[in-house]
Amino acid sequence: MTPQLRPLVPAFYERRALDLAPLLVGKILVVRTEDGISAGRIVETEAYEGPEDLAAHSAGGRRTKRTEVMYGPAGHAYMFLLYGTSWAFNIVAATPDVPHAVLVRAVEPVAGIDAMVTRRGMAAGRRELCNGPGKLCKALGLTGAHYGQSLASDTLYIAEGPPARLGKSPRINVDYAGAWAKRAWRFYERGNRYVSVAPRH
DNA sequence: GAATAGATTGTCT
DNA sequence: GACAATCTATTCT
Repeated sequence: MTPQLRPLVPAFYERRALDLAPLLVGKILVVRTEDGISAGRIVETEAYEGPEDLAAHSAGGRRTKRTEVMYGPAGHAYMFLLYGTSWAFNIVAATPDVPHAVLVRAVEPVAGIDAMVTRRGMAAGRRELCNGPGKLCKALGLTGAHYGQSLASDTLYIAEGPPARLGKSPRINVDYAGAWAKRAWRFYERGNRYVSVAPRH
């Protein structure tokens, strides 16, 4: 199963987050760092659609230094720090001035696993290697330095991958968003053991 | 396996 | 000064 490691065209990302999120499940995320190339197959995503979506950082049209990249063109990386310790990786969707983004919550290790294991400081073969937003960033070497970086770059891109059988559920840890938290805007590959939170189908 | 609490820092009010 | 789209170790059943 050698996937075609060719970046998706920029136009691929120019759709609303709710449409883009399910399409990204099954794709291959490739990151090149000084340690070499690491790649993971995306198995879990969430859609965030500001300004209406109260769970999004761009809720209510909030536009700050942190959310600025979401108001730009699609196909760029939106990185943010969680709880002081974890970075999260998002893909900007839609068109300029429409602050949509897709959060990548989990990937399945595909290549460069040695480098991932080193960065994570744990034994290989553990499903905990990158089954969460912060974990996959650490495993792939993604940090705030990647903020705003284009996915049409040779150090960071997403390529076509084997299709996935999709499931969906409400998003994780956005209880503060009221009715928006109940929407099934989280997408994952059914049966994949690298999905962060086991779906209760 | 499930539940709980502490960690730790950039960004915003 | 408070908070956050989380992670980890610890403490239970």
